[in-house]
Amino acid sequence: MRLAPDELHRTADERLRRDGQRYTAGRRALVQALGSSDRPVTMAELLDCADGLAQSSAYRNLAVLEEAGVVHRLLTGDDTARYELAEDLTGHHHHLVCTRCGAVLDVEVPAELEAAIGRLAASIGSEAGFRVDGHRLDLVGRCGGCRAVADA
Amino acid sequence: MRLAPDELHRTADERLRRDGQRYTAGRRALVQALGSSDRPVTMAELLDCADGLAQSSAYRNLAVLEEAGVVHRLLTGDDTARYELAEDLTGHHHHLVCTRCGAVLDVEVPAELEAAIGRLAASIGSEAGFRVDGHRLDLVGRCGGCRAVADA
DNA sequence: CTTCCTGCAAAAGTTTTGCATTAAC
DNA sequence: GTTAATGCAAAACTTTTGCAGGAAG
Repeated sequence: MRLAPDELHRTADERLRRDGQRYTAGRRALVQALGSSDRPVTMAELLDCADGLAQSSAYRNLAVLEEAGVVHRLLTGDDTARYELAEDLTGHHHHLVCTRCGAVLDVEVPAELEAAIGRLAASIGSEAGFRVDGHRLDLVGRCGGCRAVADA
Repeated sequence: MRLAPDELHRTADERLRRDGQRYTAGRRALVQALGSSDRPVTMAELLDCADGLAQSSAYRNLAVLEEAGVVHRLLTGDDTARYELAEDLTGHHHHLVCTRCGAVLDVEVPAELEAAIGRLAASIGSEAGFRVDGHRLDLVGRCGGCRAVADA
């Protein structure tokens, strides 16, 4: 499920307005960059695309976009945050994470497994007094380029 | 699967020695603290237990312990790392994560689901050129205390 | 007596904030 | 006009590192 670009921008605009926020050029550039990537991207990558946008504005805008439900921030282990579009804009998916170089790839898993995880989440959550709203599944290992490389 | 405390310390000692490292009082205190918690703990919590240990030493020791395969460092979303014993010392498990207060709880999931995830990981990994070594599953939501609280 | 560990203080890296200016509506 | 967004610089925060002294084997 990938939205058409204009659909994406229209939705982002809508959700920001709902929060009393404006869909400015800088925000548009961030959404554009996120929408054209097939994996979560780092701040450095975003700043390359969102030409001229100050880093502080990028952080602020990403926070606003996350608050509005357009963007999702994630930590995958290499201590630098990555950003992707919110799940309802990209479709539910999970991540392959390389423990050596930090690369992150999107993957989809069979609906059947998703359903099993969902059922589990509900039952485990209620046992622990949690209201479970979702889940994250990361498959961690070594990417193609890092498979051959020794560690130390 | 929870090791007896003496078994735990013996194993930690062994693994450090294998790396040419010593199992000092400070390291022992960290392992002790991790071993007596039923969930991943933050640096602040560790420093409370490991009485008098300098923060820099704690970070260094945790890195050494991770390298030796005794400790595992994880990021759950609230930007401060948490630490737990390595999986083979605690048993494979996953986490319930509260998106409001950051609380993290250990949970175990049925072997059947683990097996399904494992099979999936292998097949998805090979498709993407990854060698998948393991997986993380976080169930995210609101803990008991935060369920009632409104957001803004 | 050699190697490793420790604490302190300083540095590094990422993310956040204050403030004056500019742009959106 | 009024409110919100931007850029810059400075601050905050977590984590890492340099170095001199101390402990372990």
